[in-house]
Amino acid sequence: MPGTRSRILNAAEGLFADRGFSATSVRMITSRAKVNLAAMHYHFGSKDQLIQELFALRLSPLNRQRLTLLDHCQAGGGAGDPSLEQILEAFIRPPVQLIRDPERGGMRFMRLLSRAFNSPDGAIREMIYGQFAEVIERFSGALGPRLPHLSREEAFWRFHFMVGAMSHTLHVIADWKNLENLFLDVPEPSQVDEVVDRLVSFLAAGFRTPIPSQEN
Amino acid sequence: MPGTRSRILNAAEGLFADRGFSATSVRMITSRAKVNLAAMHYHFGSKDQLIQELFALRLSPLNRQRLTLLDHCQAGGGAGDPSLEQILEAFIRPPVQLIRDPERGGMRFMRLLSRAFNSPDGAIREMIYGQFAEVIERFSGALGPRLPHLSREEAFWRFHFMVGAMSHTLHVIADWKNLENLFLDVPEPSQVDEVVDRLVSFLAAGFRTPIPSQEN
DNA sequence: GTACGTTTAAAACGATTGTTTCATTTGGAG
DNA sequence: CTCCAAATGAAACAATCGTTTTAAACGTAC
Repeated sequence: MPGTRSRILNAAEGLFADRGFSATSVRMITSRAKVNLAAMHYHFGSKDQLIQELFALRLSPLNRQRLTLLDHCQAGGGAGDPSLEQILEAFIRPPVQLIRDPERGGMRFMRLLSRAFNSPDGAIREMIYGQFAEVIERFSGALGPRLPHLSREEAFWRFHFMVGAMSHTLHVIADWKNLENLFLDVPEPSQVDEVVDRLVSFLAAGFRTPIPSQEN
Repeated sequence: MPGTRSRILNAAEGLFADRGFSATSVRMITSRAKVNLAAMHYHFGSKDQLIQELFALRLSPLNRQRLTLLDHCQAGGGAGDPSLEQILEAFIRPPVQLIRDPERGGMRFMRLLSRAFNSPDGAIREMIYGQFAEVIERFSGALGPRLPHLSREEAFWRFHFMVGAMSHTLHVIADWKNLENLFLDVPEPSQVDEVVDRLVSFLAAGFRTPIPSQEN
């Protein structure tokens, strides 16, 4: 039986992922963790600080992995700069691997993350974006030289197209069970690595296509 | 001064968009609408039914417009089937137009919609997906013949890539003000129609690219 | 054994939640 | 005028919320 602290974190992660932040009460958390109500405030001070600590714990390894991968493919090979596909993969592969690793939260944390991204609570969103700031900067910088045919505006928007496609795809993978109840004709779950390949080549083609002519 | 009913709907839309569903109390709504607390239950019965009615009111014109556009470009021209770009535009243009029409909720409703999509409340998500069921079916059907080079699985994933890129883009446009506080170097707001063109050509290129070779 | 950080148990805090009730008032249609 | 639906005002409902408090127990290190 793990310590009280980690039992609280674990129970909170599951409940937040399933029911959202404001719909999850401290009493639900401590009850699922089989822990006294006061123990939560003893260890974390407040519900908000619990949330903060939860994300810092999970998010920082993920983004460190992305940056390491980017370092590798930038310094690596020696055969010139990394390809567009390599950069995209360094961005997309880590969260997909995380999704398969229950030790780091797995699909549960990914559902929680996409919940935090769309949280009404401004403080939560700011904290999340703060955790991603360095990654965004580094990858924008790496993407730039690979997209000389794009204006700054066009690059900005295509970057967001990528973020949207990726985060929604992660959401679909992590929320597969709920999806099956809502759509007919859902194919069997693919190997998640296959999905990365599909997504990378889809996005690379999008990034490479010339700017649409303004015919208005 | 509009009637009590619509004042409640209007106040609720704004508060839900800003603060989410569970963080918005009935008292906040009736107070902003300058309406008695009891009036809300008198007209809508409960908070949940208020939410339902709000979405049905806003969502059904949007999806009707998408289907009409698809009808037009399918029956139209006479010059064979509609192009991939025409189909994508029929899907993407209506919500972008809605975003500019304050009469139909504008950016406020779009923020609310993206909140509902990621709502922890399963009932809300089911209701939303129900409103989109017909659109999803029609557009999948129209897209199929345009993508003969794709397997059913590949088409399924690329459809989700599109949905993700689009919904995230709408979110970015509708939530621009909050975005400016979080990122540096945000370009001036583009004309939203330009963004549609950018998105359509990005996605079309992605859809057309051949299936990635499985080199594992 | 003493001391200290951890954990429990139980109760209470004030505040807010969605909802209901009831008496009253308003305002236009027959 | 009469009637009836719409709307108001105010109060109360039971429930739940995050948080705090106080007391007692536990386990381990010195």
